[in-house]
Amino acid sequence: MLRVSLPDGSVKELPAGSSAADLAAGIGAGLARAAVAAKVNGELWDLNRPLPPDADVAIVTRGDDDADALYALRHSTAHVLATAVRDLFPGAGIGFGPPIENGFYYDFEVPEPFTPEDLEKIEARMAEVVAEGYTFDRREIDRTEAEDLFSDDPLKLERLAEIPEGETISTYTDGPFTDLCRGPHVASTGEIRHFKLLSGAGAYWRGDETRQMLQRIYGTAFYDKKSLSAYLTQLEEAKKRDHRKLGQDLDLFSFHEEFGPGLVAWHPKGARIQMALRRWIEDLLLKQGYEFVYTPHVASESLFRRSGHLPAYAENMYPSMQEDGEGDAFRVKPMNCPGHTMIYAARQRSYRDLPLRLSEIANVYRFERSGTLHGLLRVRMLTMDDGHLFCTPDQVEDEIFTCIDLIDEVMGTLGLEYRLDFSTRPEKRIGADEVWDRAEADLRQALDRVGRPYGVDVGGGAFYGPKIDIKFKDAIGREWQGATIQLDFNLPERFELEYIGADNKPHRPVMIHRAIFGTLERFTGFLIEHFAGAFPVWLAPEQVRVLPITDEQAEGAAAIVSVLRDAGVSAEIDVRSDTLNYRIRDGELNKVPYLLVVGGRELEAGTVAVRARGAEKKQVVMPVQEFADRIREEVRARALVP
RNA sequence: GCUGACGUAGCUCAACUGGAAGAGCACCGGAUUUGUAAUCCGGAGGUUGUGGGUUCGAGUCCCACCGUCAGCUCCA
Repeated sequence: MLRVSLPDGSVKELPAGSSAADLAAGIGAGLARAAVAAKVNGELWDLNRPLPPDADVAIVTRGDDDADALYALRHSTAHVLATAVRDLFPGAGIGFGPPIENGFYYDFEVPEPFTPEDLEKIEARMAEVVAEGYTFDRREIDRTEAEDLFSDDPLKLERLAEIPEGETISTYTDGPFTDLCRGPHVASTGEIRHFKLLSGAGAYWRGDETRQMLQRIYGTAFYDKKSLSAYLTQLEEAKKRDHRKLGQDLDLFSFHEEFGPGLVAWHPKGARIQMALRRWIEDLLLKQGYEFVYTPHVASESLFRRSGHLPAYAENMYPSMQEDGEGDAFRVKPMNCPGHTMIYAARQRSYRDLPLRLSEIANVYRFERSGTLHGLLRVRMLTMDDGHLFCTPDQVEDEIFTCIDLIDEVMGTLGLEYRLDFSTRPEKRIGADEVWDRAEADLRQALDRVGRPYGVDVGGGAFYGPKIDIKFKDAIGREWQGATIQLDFNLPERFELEYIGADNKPHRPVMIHRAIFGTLERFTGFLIEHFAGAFPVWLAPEQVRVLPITDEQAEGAAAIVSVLRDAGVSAEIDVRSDTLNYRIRDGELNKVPYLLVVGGRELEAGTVAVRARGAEKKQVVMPVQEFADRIREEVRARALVP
């Protein structure tokens, strides 16, 4: 007999060798039908795998809102994909095929990349495998048997060799295909009804760019047809929000071969958004006691040698510039930190001066690898809302809290949720391990005091120190990387920064590097996609457009524009001889927050007919001054309207 | 940087197997003066990403380069 504890606290006894499927059947026929897997002592198990003698067991039921159920389904779908590929491309090498956030992928070693037609054929073959309803059969085997089984699969053998001695080696078979796999899987391929292959692309074996490239196929799967179509619709929605497309349509920015890749030209409307963001963050920083500085865009290489950027960061820096026979070569700055240490070191500092908070909203240039560039999200000239906090070791925690406060303020205003990631020392770094030990411990301690849950990104730190990364969620649930807080004991050391303590002796300050938006480029790209181009009025480049109904109201409309501009509102007039309908449509398509329709009635009464974006015919008529006051207040409060 | 796909007017896209570069929108001109999501007529606009090559003939085929896109790697 074996005893299992159920989530409701009850205990059930079952004959030895019983599986979770048996358990579910014992509880009820409905549960048995809905069951797809089981959580056994917190681990996801196959439904039909014999249970251990004493275990906490929860039945995982079919459903697209259950991460475990989806995990098993997608993992199984990946196997079905491999089954189909092996069938259609008999010599294909088999890499990894895990479930991922919104689906799954599988990597194959094939001589030619898969074409879109191949994907169609594979998907059709998968449908046949599904129709066969093969069961997923788990087997636990020993190493020699496994080596024998996968003797023709070098990638699997490599993986096999990494499984530690003593750990269970299991395989799963669905019809003609057997894979080295930990599981779990759904009971049979028949469980997989709603799936789709999405794309194919190259991917390095083990994610290592020195290894061979495999061909990866991405796909997704759901239990419910509606979930699948909702997901596909969401992909379409994401495409519609693409900031590169909206940036073009809304005339915000452009890229040009003449500039080179990754270099943005901000058009007037895009520049207005930049201004709004810049003024906002500058106000917040001033309130927090920051001081603003400016440092040169190019600097002698000796500066970057001393900071450690050369060579630790050299591959991301533009090449050196040297004038014939003229001393040291120069570099364009990829970061502001070395420059800010100069300002710190320009005079003797007292502990009374600390914390010293310096900020520079500055353009820096990074030579990003061409394949990584992506619209505004990855560029080669970036505008950081950069800041460096110089403080005593005792002040580190408080200073990190000031950064978190800023982030809360910014995220709160935008109505965004965020989460934190703790990133530890990377392989390529400067400084002794003991220094890193301390920096990581200190940062972690501060993070624990913040009291929010956080993830850990091992090896994700900056080359000079560990960091906290802020990931926020947009309107359609995607995560973005923006703010970052980095703790640095290395640069103060390298630049021999000091302050005189209360003991009248020199001490080394600690440096915190931080950015709240991250970069204005990426943050703007994020905002465009988050708002789908329909910016709240305080961010909108054109806040109001006044539409006189006929030429007769043109003068009166122009006067209204003047009133609004005097109130600090960015207002335009549309006096084109097109119909009112045409101009309203144009205003809506340009996502102008407020369209003011002005006809004879309004001019006579001193009012405007306010058509708020998206409100269609629910417009209100109000006196010009009232509208001006209202919009001014909305802008002041950075309200998320209209 | 790597693998693959792609590059035709400002934008979105046509142009059968190589056989006279086209449409809609945007833009310009004219008419129209409009009450809540596209008024009508006309016009201009392209050395088909760049440079080579094959061919009687190249947007179409081949090569190189540039750029874009997807993914990998990297990252604000």
